[in-house]
Amino acid sequence: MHDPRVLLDPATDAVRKLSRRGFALDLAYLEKVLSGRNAAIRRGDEARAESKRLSTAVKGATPEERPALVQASRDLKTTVTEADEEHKRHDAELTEFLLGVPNLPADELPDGASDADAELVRTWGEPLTAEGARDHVELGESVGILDLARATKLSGPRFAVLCGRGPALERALSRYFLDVATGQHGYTEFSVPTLVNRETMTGTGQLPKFEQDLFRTGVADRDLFLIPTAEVPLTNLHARETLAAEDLPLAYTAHTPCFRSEAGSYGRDTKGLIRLHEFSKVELVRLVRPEDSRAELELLLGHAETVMQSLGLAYRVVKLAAGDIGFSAEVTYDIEVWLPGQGAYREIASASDFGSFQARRAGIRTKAKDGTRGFAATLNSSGLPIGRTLVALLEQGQQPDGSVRIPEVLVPYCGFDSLVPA
RNA sequence: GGAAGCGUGGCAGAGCGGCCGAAUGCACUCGCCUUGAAAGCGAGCGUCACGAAAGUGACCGGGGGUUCGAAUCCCCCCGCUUCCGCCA
Repeated sequence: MHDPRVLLDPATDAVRKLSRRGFALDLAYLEKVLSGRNAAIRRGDEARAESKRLSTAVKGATPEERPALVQASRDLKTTVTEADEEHKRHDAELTEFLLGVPNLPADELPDGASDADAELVRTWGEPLTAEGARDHVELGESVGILDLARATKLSGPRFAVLCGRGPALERALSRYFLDVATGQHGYTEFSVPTLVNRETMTGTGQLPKFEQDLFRTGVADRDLFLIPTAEVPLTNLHARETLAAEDLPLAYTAHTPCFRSEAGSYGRDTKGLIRLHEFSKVELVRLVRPEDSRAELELLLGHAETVMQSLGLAYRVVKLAAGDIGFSAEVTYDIEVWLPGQGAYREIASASDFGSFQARRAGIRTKAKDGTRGFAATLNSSGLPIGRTLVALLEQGQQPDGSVRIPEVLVPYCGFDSLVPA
């Protein structure tokens, strides 16, 4: 959520910035609601101040003057009530409006609205495709770790069952990712709820605009949502708290299931592990000082890249176009892993700088030693998703003999160094 | 699910319907003292909103109500604690 004054400040250039992501900001409406709200606050405060003075006067009043004072005070109450109601009404309008305004894309982002407009940052490893390379579905079934037909029986499309050495590999990946995050990169691990309330979803920006992307439960008159990523509970851990500025940055990680409705992606990635309603992921979240956020994003991206490199996975990093970044983001890098089976780079991780956009919504404040107050900045990145990493391991690790080589770093975790056809 | 009790500032803990944004202690900040530290002494020390500022207003779990006036009285809700039941 934005500070309305900042949006209205011509120096912010909000209208132009938001137009780059296709959002038309109605500054006149914002101005009208904000000034209406502020005027109502003033009227209410002034009437209340007068009413307080009268109340004090009632005490020392003689019996003769008392009724007049009481009556005057009663009359003022109407003014107060009316002003308060107007204040409330405008406040609700203002909040509703602001909650729907996306974050301002950074100027450094390329123009455009699709992944084709992203800017190539760097490439790591060789995008090799052997003759007759197979995709992960074929490979996964061939080496006996994937059973998509039974998953469909259990839950319908966009679910997966892992079997054979698959579950052990999955477990190895999540443990490895967490060990790197906590051991090498200084993240603190949490175990968090995967069912969260509306307020929490609003804090990170999933609500109110993107309810159709979420799985919702309405059991026993509760109103809870399944998290689409651990970003939601991790970032909101400090919602409505004030953090000591000198304690920042905070670096958090968690391995959780993630649930996405994938509304609007009919027909895309319909087979395999690429796009599921339920998958699991290790997520990295950083709460930092706003002035550090851009540098922190590079650091965070580096953490995700380190894991990719240690697995020996060829990938490239792209900076998303202004019209392609998420609602809450200012800058987003995608890490795209090379998939020989598709002959294409596909998104495996996404690292974003949200500036103070989420912190304002969630009320994550900071206080410096000298008493200066402000909002934190938040960032997150996958670190990494289990399913898509498995896809990449299968496709990049496939051997001419039909087996799949497991990266060395994982062997101590899973206990085998290859998958062989059943 | 049943019963009882409790929700006040970072913590602890006072608070006759007006003099309470709120005593006191601890913690914290600055200073004095000290070779240094502790102790001691002095001063300061909540958040938010409106306002250029002076200042004004709001906030004692949340929301309503009574009253000229509510932390204090009434109602509803939420949370927590303890006991019982149930359960992983």
